[in-house]
Amino acid sequence: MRLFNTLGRRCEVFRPVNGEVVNMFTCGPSVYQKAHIGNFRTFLFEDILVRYLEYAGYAVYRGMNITDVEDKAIREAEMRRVSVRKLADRNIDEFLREMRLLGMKIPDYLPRASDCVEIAVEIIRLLLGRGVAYWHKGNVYYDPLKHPGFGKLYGLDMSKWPKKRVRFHRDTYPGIQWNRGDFILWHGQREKDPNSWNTEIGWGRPAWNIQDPSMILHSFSETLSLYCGGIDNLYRHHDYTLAILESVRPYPMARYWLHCHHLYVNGRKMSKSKGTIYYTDTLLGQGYTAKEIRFSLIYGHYRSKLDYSDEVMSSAAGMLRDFRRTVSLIRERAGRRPPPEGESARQLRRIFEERMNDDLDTKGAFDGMRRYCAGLDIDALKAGEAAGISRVLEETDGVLGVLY
RNA sequence: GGCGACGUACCCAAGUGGCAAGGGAGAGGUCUGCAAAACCUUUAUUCAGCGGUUCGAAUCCGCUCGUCGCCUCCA
Repeated sequence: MRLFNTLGRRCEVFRPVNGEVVNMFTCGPSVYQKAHIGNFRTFLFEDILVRYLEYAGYAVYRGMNITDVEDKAIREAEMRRVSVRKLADRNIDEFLREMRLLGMKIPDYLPRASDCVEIAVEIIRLLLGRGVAYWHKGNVYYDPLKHPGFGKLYGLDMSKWPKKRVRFHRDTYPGIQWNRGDFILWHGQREKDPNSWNTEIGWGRPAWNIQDPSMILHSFSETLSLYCGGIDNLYRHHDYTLAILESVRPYPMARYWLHCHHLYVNGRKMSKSKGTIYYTDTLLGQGYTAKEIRFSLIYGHYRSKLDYSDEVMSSAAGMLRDFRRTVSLIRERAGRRPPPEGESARQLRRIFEERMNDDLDTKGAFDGMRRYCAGLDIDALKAGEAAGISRVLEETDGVLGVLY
């Protein structure tokens, strides 16, 4: 199995860090608002990855962070006149419901940033102790120049880093694509501020970029085999996360970094202000099934942008319906005998695995299998042969999750 | 303006050096026949344009044009 590793920018054969279990961590949702189908595209890509690893015989342990405390959540909660905790609770419930609806496995470890504040504080103390981080006006900042190799994921040229101290103190940063300067780790706050914790380093809350390290540190004590997330987080967030974690642990944070590209709508990026945000509800309301929605979001390579439109959706749904019809004809033909895998079944499996092993080409896998099945003379199939094909379809659909 | 991605039929899209997958829509047909569904057939001498490399290019190189993205928040 080959995967495109953002760290190094090339396809590499996947070899997990240990032989027992593939430990992976995926960048989870910010739960200040409802997740849209673009968010779900990324989570679906990760779901396919988990399922395919399991199909290939690996045991997988997946963690996914939930960002529940940050500037945006605080603002949103104020606007809605609810507590940040309550706002997050509601959105998390809804998020998990939709994950299940779209046939996604729920990650094994689903920490909330607000539950890992103690660990964040511990990391900050370590960083302060090592001189990588420092106090400034009640906040704690991280100095990338103190960390050799900073920016290796994105490929930053650190010789262009400003010599003069520049600090970025918001959770998300204004400016050019890369903020060249020190980033915030800890927002010092007034005593008893509602979104503040009383900790060993005083009252405050952890900044966005230290949340993932704290949640990872909580339950993983070795290099992660895989780290995944949306492409947008490659530019700052993931290099920050990596630098923090590698400043406190003597081994690499993750071996393979995978980034999923974005979903567009009608050739444009989804935009709240233009009203082009689509939710699963939007599509369910148009009469599409959850399987059809899942399918339309995985039908495209994860490293390419995927364009959504009404036309694409209806055409994808039609294609899926068509294949499902073929699949049920094959199943009818099969009867109930559980046979050994025949030549045609083996060939179908080969098509699936060959495409999936090539950097998770779900679209190619689906197309290949659909074409192969469409080329079968189903009426001429022996019951045993049909049963073998049917079994492969069921097993591979344990990964794709759109047929049954 | 800086950086980046992309441009394949009416639409979506695979293909990354050796005869241009597939789907949707359209057209024609079969079966029904009030319709629908289903099935079959058909739709790019050509890959944005122009040059170059090569026995051979949609695929590699250069330029031009066009679209989109990031540099605001974002999976």
